[in-house]
Amino acid sequence: MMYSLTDRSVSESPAGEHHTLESPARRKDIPPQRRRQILDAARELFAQGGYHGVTVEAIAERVGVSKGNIYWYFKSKQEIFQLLFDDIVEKLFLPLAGALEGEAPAVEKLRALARYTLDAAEKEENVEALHFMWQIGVQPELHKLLPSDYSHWVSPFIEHLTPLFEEMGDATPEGAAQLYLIMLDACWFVGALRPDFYDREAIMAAIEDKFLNPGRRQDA
Amino acid sequence: MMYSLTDRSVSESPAGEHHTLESPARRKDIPPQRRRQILDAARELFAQGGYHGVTVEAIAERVGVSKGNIYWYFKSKQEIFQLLFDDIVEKLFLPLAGALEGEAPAVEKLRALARYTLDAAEKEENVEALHFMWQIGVQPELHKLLPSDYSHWVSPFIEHLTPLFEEMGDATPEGAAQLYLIMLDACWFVGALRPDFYDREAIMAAIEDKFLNPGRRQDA
Amino acid sequence: MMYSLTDRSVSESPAGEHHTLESPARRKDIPPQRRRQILDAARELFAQGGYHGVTVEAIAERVGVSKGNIYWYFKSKQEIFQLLFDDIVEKLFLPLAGALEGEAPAVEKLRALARYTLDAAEKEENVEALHFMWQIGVQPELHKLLPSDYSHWVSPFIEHLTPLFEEMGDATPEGAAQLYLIMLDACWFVGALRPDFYDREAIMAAIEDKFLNPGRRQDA
Amino acid sequence: MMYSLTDRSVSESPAGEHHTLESPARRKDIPPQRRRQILDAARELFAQGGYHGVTVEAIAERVGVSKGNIYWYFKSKQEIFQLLFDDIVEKLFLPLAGALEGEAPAVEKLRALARYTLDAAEKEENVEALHFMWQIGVQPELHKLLPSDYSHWVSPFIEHLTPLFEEMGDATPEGAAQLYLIMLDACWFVGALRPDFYDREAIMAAIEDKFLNPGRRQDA
DNA sequence: CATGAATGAGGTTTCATTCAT
DNA sequence: TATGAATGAAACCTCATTCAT
Repeated sequence: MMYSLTDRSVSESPAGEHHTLESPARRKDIPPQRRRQILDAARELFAQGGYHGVTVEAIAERVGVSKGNIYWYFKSKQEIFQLLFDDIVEKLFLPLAGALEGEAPAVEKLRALARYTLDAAEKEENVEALHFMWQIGVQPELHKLLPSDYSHWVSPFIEHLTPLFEEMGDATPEGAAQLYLIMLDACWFVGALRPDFYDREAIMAAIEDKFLNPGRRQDA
Repeated sequence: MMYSLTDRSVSESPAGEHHTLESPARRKDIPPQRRRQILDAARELFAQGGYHGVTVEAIAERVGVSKGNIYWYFKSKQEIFQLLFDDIVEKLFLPLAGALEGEAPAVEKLRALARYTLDAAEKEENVEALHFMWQIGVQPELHKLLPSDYSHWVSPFIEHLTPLFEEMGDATPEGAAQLYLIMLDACWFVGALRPDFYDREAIMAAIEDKFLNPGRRQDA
Repeated sequence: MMYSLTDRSVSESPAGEHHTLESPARRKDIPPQRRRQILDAARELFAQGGYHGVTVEAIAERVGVSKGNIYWYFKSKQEIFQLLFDDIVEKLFLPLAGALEGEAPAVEKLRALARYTLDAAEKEENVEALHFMWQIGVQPELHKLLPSDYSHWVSPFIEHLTPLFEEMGDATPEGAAQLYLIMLDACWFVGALRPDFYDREAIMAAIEDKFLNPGRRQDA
Repeated sequence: MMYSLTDRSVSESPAGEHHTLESPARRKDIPPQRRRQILDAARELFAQGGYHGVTVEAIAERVGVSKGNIYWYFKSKQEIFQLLFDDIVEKLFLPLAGALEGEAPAVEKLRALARYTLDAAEKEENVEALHFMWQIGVQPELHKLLPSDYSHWVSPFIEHLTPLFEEMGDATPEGAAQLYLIMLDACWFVGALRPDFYDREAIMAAIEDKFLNPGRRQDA
């Protein structure tokens, strides 16, 4: 079975109802600006310290409100965490999946995927988000806190990539697909955590040379 | 400046004395069996839940001893964490660095590095260790708990790899070095966290094809 | 060197910042009522059981609040102890020192000192405070917990008293000064700990007769 | 009612049986040298840190034995404390009481009492013992741990002293008696805790001058 | 006698959460 | 909305005591 990559089914969580970022359950809606501030602060802190390493007090302090106030906007620390997760999936993962759809030739799709990934890794605003996601990827215990199945979001990609490498005449299409994904994944990681030895141009060139240069075999 | 990769300077920690795994402060040594049990249980749990997600009580329970007994063998939760870190660095990172030393040709060294990495990723016993290390990589806050500087162990590799790709006549040696490292790093990650879509042979074949096949350029 | 007896330098503690009784770090100020209750309860208990003999739980119980709530008002058990110490020094020791200043004749100063001391020993509210201070005087280990040097508060007195006895023409001024101080000290002790055999009038009469009766020598 | 000062009824404690210092219950008896070492170490430590401020581990460490071994010689920390109390009462308080018995004139008895007290305050070996006793005097909570009633040992003195001052023709015999006792008490305190401003000769001279010089009135 | 090991109660402190105002 | 205050569970750690060897 092959999942659609852009099918948005996060919200039908088995863990029960949880709200979108912008429309709280208990409130009218117009000035939920404070809501955003809290979520932003929480993302920053979670990215650095992990779920258990961050206290509600710390989030409140960073926003500049009282601890109690947090609970007017969100019903628990866990809910904040879930909302952030969903938000990031939507903003970061879904567009990425979009790069693979459409009618472009395989090499273009793969190139677009790489470009999108490397671009995202560099944007200041994404660094925290990526950090955040790695926390979750790395701590299976946290999956219990999440509204949707984490692996649900990663698995499908591999199935989409293999045919593309086949189409390109790659000698080892399945391995290439895995490696490609792993590599892009890791580029995010490295871009986020160790920007000092992350050189976008050099890496993109290497990717072009090693994965996206269909000519090299023809030259032989 | 280029660090030696096998220089074992972890123990000269700025955080002060901490003991090696086998010669604790309070124990003579003959049956350090219980000690091992505790460390093993702790590694398992830390790998799943992260430092803050694991309680000393949980560790004790898994070993089947009382909470207080843990403190007979270790002076704090943090000490356990540090000892595990050092142990893993020694058992996993140092041998990896060893693969790059000696007089073999560049391609052999790079192949050895990849083989060692992929092998390690598969060994059941390493999975937890890798999990554990990613926790730390991903939570900068935890670095404060560690006896030695975390980045100290990762940075030097990049400097060692570039000349090897140059020696191989690679078109983009620096980018290749970065990519190679990132990719192997990520193989560990994927092997540990998502063994379901980790196919060692396919990946190794792709690596051979894309990074270690010097012939393709000569053919052109 | 002779310290000024009323120089208030307690707060410039080497142990770092700690707040006065009335202006804590976390509290605005209006109803510091609970704060006072806690401090009062703590003083009572410390006076009976000593620092290590009293648990935070016990303090909370006596006030009728939860253990956790104590930590909303104070950051640690030790801080409570320090604040009590400072408070008592200010309320009990400093006024005592004040009795020795000014231009009155020696005999008046000494009499005032004795009166103040005996009065203080009788006031119900001071009993605990004196108890409290003796705990500290008697347990050198506790000095480490204190914000200022304990002996700093006692030593200077002796130097102030000797000249007064000289001025009175006492036959053994230095011994008298020591004895006088020791005696008053002990009056506090006895008044606090063994009120059953503490007779203020009898003692004051004896003090007048033995220390403050300059006429007896002139009669000779 | 007037207690006899030398009546040795400590051991008939209401708290139940407890053994003398030299003859343990569970052991033959010959080499209870280790017992002494433990008691000595305990006294030293208790004198500094109070009952609750000292751990059995600390006592064991100072003696150089294992914690468990302490429990071969004594059945509990409390028992050690009790034994030390009894020992000190016997060695320090009882001889003091002895000074008041016999047929000597009042002034000689009072002088002997003062001499004994001041001597005891100076002997190195008594400093800890006095420290120890003050701990107890100052922490009413500890009285519960003791085998006999603490006040039992102090109260009788006052009744013995008043007649002596009467016999001397003192103007305020009861006050004098109280003050005398208080003062000597405090001399111990000061001698033990603040030896720096304790000058035995000066104090003894002042005592002679103020309390024991019956001639001054005759001079008048 | 002596020790290393183990236990469990209890100590200090933290923290998610609630609630009155 | 927002806060200060309060709670109670649970976290880390200590320590008196026991026990097998």
